[in-house]
Amino acid sequence: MILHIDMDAFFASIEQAINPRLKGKPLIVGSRPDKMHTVVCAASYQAKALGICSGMNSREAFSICPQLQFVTADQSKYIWTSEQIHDMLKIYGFRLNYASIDEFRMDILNHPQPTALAEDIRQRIHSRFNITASVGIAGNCLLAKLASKLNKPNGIAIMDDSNLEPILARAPVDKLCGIGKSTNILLRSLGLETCLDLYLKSPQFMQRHLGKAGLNLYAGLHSSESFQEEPLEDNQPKSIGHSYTFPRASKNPGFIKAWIRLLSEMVAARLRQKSLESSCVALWLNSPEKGNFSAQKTFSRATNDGYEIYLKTLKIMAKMSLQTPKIRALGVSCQSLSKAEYPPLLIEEKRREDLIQALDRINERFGEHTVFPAVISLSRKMQ
DNA sequence: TCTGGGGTCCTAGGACCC
DNA sequence: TCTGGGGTCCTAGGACCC
Repeated sequence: MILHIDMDAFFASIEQAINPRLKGKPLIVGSRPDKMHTVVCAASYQAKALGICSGMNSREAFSICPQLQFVTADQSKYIWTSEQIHDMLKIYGFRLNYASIDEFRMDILNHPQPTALAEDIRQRIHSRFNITASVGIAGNCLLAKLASKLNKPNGIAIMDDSNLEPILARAPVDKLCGIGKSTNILLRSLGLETCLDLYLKSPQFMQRHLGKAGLNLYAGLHSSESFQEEPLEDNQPKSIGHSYTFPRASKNPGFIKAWIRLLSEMVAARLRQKSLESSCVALWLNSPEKGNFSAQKTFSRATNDGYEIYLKTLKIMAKMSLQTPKIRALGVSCQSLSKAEYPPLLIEEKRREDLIQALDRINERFGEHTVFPAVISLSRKMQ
């Protein structure tokens, strides 16, 4: 038996729990501080009742409800809460995993009273953090996750042999985790509309039409296997990146380069925070004419120096041979991450490292961007 | 449809090695 | 350039998730 625990409107609920003034009001959490040029990261249930949902752009949300409360997302707050919840759930002594920042799964083996256990968990989360959670209970992870959505918010749903097929028959295929827009279109073209339609198909059918993803879905629906527990500390990211969308497309090379430098420095600072370095740098661009395109390059030497990462992205950009250098959005991402453990060999490298460490300490103590490469200031002035 | 920003995993072709 | 076969790594793009 797997319990899937999913926080209700997580970011918005945390903001309401912290600030009583926001309690009971329609509220959205936006990814950027500019409240008219961002999208909804999370909407409180009072906002959802008006038809506002995450993913919607904020301008539209405000046109539905001009009195909407707005808060800028603060990831560190949500990560902290998430870790606290994780620690609290560990006390139950079952195998436990992070599914995402606001979802956890727990293997409760053959616990005699899963519903009572789920209720106890929900109450503890509520009394400690003043936010609500929904819990799904089923024979495997995929079904438990589906179940957690059935009685949202603030509810419990259990799926077992007695009700599995009727529940699946009522759930559209795209409710299933792993089925997005494209797969949904494909499945519907094959005449499959409900999760039950999919559930009754053979593994051969799934592989033929969906490849490996199909086999994974089949296994997810039918297996009763548990999951591997991954301790929080082992949770090393596979990539670290930052991106930015301009208010309008720009073809000013100085401006674009300044932004690439800024994003490179931001990525590098996060690598250093985690004592990581990267040997593969990727640059992603969006232009109105060409849409999304990206390129990446692997380098023999790993680094977490923002300037080096910046120079690498410039090399990548030079190779892209941009016909239309009008850029709407761009992103820098580092992959092939490894622990930074070798001290520099050369004196110049040692001095460079000392400099970077000194800058990191200043920015840590006096706030982000207290000192930064001068060229970055161009990213604010020019368009 | 895009709107923003943070990620993961998969695929298919190419380069390269023995 | 193709001849044969096996394997790894790299790369660009797509799908999906929160």
